[in-house]
Amino acid sequence: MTDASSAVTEALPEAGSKRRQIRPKAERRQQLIDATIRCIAQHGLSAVTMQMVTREAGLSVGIANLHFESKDNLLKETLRFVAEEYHGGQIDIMEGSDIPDLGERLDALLDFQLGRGVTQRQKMSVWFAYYGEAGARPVYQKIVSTVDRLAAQKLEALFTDIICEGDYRGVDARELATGYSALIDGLHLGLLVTPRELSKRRARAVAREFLRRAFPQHIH
Amino acid sequence: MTDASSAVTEALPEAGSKRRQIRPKAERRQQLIDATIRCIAQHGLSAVTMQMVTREAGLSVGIANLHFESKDNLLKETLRFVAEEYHGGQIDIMEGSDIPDLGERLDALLDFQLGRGVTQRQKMSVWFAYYGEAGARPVYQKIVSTVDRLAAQKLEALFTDIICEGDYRGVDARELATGYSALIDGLHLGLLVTPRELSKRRARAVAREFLRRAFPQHIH
DNA sequence: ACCCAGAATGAATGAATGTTCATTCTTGAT
DNA sequence: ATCAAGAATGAACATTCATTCATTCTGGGT
Repeated sequence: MTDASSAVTEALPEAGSKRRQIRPKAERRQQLIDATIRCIAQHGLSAVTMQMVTREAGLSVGIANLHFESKDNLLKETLRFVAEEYHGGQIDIMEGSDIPDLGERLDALLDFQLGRGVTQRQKMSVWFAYYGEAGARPVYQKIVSTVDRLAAQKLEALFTDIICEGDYRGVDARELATGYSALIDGLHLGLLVTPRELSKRRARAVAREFLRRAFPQHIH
Repeated sequence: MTDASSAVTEALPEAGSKRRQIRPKAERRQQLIDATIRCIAQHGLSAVTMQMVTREAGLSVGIANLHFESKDNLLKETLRFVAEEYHGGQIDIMEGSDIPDLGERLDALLDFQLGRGVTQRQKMSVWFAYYGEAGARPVYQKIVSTVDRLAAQKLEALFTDIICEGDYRGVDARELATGYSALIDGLHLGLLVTPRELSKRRARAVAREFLRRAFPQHIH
């Protein structure tokens, strides 16, 4: 009974409950990173403050410096999380043997890169907020470069397999992979900055057309 | 004589000369915008301060609020300048009748978009710094959208002409223009964030390959 | 039932920054 | 030579923000 009632009050952590909760370190870190992502997406990287982030997370201001040493570090770790999530998702699909057909695997990749709902848009905002600062902050460059390189290698390997399977001539896997990655990035930009001009549907059609032009036998 | 000597002391405005200079409004505005561009490229948009910009311009802090009402406005006008310069340059080439051959005009466009030296890199930094904030700032979206739309129309028109001239089949000018624009944006991103992975030479090769695949008769 | 390690809090602090404005200086007209 | 219009200056001000830390509170172990 007493357990049940306390469980009820704790079932709505965001609501009127002002009771202090003690949670493991890893959980709080993730909670703060998630709040940071939402804040960046909504207010922009340059407008994010510690008060804003901790309030969004439903915690006090001091806690951010308890789990991350500084604001700089929190932003760095947030970028690392987003970068690893995005590239990790791509890599899982590309090297995933659960999709044996290479054409279908390409389709799945495209779905992952240009699919999803609002969540994806939030991640996109974060992504480009950091890109914007990357020119002046080597730390950001390094984090992105590291995961980016691995994804690029996997993509090149996939393209190589497809070229081999389809016996395509005059096609350089490396060059094509660079082009496809750039195209996807550019489409993300378009979706973010000019959503009125570029719908998600059209973005997918454009990317698909790029692939179809290169691998006509694999993309229906 | 006296004119000449005074001209000498004024010939080095940045040097030891601490003499106060009065200049027309338009000139000071441009001077401040140029300084802002350099500051954003070097320190990142979120680190730019008014003191930094005015010091870079060799002027006092008060002058920024004299010619622009606020920091927000200075940043807005800087974005507008960069956007108009970049898109204006593209449009000049695309509708320029001084290059009658359509294939050569495409080449000139590509050269403009991926050519140039350090200056271009500075502009790129600024460009993406604003993109990063655009998700949260409708004002930026609007400025970019306006010039972007016009450039997109001109590109589509150019592609339509080329398709007609080359009698290419199964090619949609609008879709191709969207793809090409996105590809260029993505390559810019790559050059900015992972310059080690993507050289300017390779970026041009990738873009050229995209065009060659679509318009084989026009790109050598 | 009691205790204490350490998680969580938030008022206080000091540094940084955008903006103001009284004052100084320049230039062209008279 | 004198003057007024307004361009330019930068010290001062008010605000905002990251960070600190003394204090409070929690939950598992005994």
